[in-house]
Amino acid sequence: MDRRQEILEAAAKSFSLFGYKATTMDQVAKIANVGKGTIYTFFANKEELFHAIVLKMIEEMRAAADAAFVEGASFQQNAHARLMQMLKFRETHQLYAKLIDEEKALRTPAVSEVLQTIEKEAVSYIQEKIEKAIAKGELKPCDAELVAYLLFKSYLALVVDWGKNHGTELDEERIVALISDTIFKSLVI
Amino acid sequence: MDRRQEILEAAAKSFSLFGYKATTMDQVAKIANVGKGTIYTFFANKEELFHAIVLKMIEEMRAAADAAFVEGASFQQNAHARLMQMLKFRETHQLYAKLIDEEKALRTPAVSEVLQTIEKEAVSYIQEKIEKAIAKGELKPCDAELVAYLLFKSYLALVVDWGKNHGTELDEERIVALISDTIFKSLVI
DNA sequence: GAGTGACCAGAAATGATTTTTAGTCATACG
DNA sequence: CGTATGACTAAAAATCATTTCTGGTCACTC
Repeated sequence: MDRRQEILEAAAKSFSLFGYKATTMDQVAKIANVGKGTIYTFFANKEELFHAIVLKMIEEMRAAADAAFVEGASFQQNAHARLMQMLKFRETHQLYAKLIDEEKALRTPAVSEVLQTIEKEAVSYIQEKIEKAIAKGELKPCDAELVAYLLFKSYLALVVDWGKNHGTELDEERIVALISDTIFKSLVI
Repeated sequence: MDRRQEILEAAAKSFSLFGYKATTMDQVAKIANVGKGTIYTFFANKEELFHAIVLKMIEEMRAAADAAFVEGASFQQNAHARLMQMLKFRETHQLYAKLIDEEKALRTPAVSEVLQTIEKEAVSYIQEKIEKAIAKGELKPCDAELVAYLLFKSYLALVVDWGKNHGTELDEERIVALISDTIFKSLVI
């Protein structure tokens, strides 16, 4: 049993269960069955340990989004599936959900930072896909960074924000209809 | 001099200068040169007084947006001008700016509520314009509520949020180009 | 009868005191 | 040796008793 690995697993468990602030280094050490000092031979401080965990989560998110890909489906359909997958992650993935709660309730700065990082990562991911699609001739050339940003923010607004004000969730078909009518209209070749 | 009017002016001044929480009823009474009890003959409580002030501000915002209208310009151009005007209001209008600060720093519930109301009002305003344009045959029929929501959130993201992550403001031409390429593409007749 | 400000109860600020916790390092151990 | 450890520390955070503030009322005034 790799000590570093034990620590990572213990930290992942604790951060997922209690969030960033409520996770203490003593607790991680206890769960991992190591002395507290040992943690500091692998990670400079609590925040770096946290970052390592979050990085792993980002990998999982990319993997989940990639898994939504369907060979032969249109770029639009795949982009939709990927975006929905990433947004579902906010509720599905225990750590992600916990961090969102903590951000709302506590405003822990380390958490706010990390959540921004995750969003940036999601936008980069979309941007990548757009650029590849342009290279393959599936999409017209466009400002990929901007379009990725607009797409992500639009999905966030329609899938996540809408429900908060209007009480009732927006159903997926209406979203697809709207987005493919508008944003995608000019992109698809 | 109308006592009610004096109170409204005093309250507007104080809320704009100090925000909701830091404005005390004693202070409003002093500025308005009335006894504190007098305020309560016109307004049931602090929150209702606040609402009255905010309602006035919403009127001003609509008026500012209407003032951006140019006879003969395309719907798209006018919608852009109107949205930009409303978003500028966040920095321009002292009360609006103050409330945004207070929301970020204090999370005063009354302020969060009111800010949501203002956003809803802005979306309704856009929705109105879209519906009129559809009736006039300037736009294709569409789900006006959804499109208004998407438009507003997109502008908010591009004009307000973008700068926060990327450091540098997004310039207006790029925004126009993107939005007219995407969202408007399918709407305009 | 409209207007007022002293008054009150509950909320919030203050600050002294205690507890918790991230990070260190002298020591034990293999 | 060098790696792991947990007692230790300084600083941050929680707690709590006390004081101050503030929204709202109402007996009184003019």
